[in-house]
Amino acid sequence: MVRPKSPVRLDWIDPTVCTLDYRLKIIGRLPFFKSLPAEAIKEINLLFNDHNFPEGQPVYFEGDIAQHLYLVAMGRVKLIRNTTSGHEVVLDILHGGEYFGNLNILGATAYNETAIAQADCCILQVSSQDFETILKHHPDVTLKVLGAVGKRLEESRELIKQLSAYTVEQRIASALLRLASKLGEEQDESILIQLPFSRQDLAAMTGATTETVSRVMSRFVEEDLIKSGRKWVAVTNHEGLKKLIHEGAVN
Amino acid sequence: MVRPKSPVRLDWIDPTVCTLDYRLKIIGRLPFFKSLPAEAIKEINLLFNDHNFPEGQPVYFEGDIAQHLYLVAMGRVKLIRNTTSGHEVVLDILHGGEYFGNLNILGATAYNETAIAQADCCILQVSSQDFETILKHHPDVTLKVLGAVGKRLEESRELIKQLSAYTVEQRIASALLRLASKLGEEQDESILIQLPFSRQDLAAMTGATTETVSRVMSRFVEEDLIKSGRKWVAVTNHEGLKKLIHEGAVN
DNA sequence: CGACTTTTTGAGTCTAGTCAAAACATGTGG
DNA sequence: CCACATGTTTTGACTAGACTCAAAAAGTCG
Repeated sequence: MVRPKSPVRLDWIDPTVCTLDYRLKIIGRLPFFKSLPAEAIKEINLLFNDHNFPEGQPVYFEGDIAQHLYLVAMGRVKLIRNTTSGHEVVLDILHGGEYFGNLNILGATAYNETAIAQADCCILQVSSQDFETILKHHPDVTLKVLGAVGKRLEESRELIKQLSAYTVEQRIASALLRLASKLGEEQDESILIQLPFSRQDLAAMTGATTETVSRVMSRFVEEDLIKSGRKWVAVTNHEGLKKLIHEGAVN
Repeated sequence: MVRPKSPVRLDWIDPTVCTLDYRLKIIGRLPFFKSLPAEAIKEINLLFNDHNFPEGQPVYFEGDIAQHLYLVAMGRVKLIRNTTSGHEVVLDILHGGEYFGNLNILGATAYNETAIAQADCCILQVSSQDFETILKHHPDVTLKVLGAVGKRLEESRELIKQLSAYTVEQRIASALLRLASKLGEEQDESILIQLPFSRQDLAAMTGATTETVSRVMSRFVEEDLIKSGRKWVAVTNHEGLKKLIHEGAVN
């Protein structure tokens, strides 16, 4: 079968791009700060630093002293946890506009997950103290943050349900739909997931093994539910995957 | 073998007990409000209603229009989700002082889980609007709420890791230790979990079947890790369970 | 073109699920 | 207080979905 090379194309990250001015735009568009007056955003902007991370580079490790809150400006970040046996579990995949790191609310002293650039990233950084100051000055932002955390809690609980009750096949179908709705991009007849991710990554998202994921994905390709190659996936039959999740089979 | 009848004894819930005065004490001790002056607590108290729920009675269902925030004053509440196939998944078990229901932050319109009294309860209720007013007037409370939600997110992610990577045996051991540390009460040589819960409940907490849970629990009893009867469990060898979680076996 | 990583495939095994039935506990009403 | 009805727990035999280990095939990059 013809297997095209990866069609995934993320916005190119230019190290010089995250200038003070450019960041002003990015920060102003973040869900947390969108509603603030330009003045306030300008002030807030001064508290942030920016950093570029190439694909695969860690931002911080589980257990590190937690001193910063991060905002993804561009690229993709994955949050993972490692089990004692070295097994990797993906908790979340973040894209532009999402936060990670320390909210410094509980006085947490260490990160409880590892953050790794899944694709080249530009990441904004602010110290926990400075962020706390922002929250104190802008109660609206606090409510937005509360909303964002609440949404993640809801997503986590959905995942818990799926891990508890679904088969591997259903979990993979669900993960693909989730990624497609978050990072999908229309491409003629299909939705290309704009994220470079391997069978192993997908296994770590669904609590399965690489081999099982490979087998299931081959079946999906055979049934024309998806197209896939090395480190990329496009959903071609959204409804088919949905049906499979709810009824356990394509027919 | 001799199997004593359930030693679980929760504080008896008297319907007349949740008077305005008594509630004042309870609300004042809640993590959210503890730091507020007596004056403010008195005002807040007026916004709450109390309700008693006998064991097994639902407080609300997944999908219901979400109009209230609840606080557990006494008793135990379980938060569950049902899969399309009727399968029940336990997301959390709450005891006195914990919140559930609608935080009305994202403008959520429906509850995304079902809440059921796992033991007789006295539950305080406040409308989402009133709670929002409280948050607006007391930024400190907002930060406390943010902390509480953040803690739940962290717990959910730990559960995700466990469901992804642990065996059923490890998940059961972990669930028992979690319950013991949250609801445990020292009883001579063991820690009695002050919660009436069946094998089926434990199955819904760990993503396993009743039969498998029963088999694993029997093994635990045999290995003197726990004592158990109908709807109750006491942990007798904390270290043994811990070891089992991290190393996969008791020896 | 190699060297490397990722993906696929195969064969065998085992954990946990399914289905069915018995044993046990608890509370009720006669 | 006993016998029965009901819900819970245990046990057994069988099955199947997913894992393990191993090796080959296919893509990607310098």
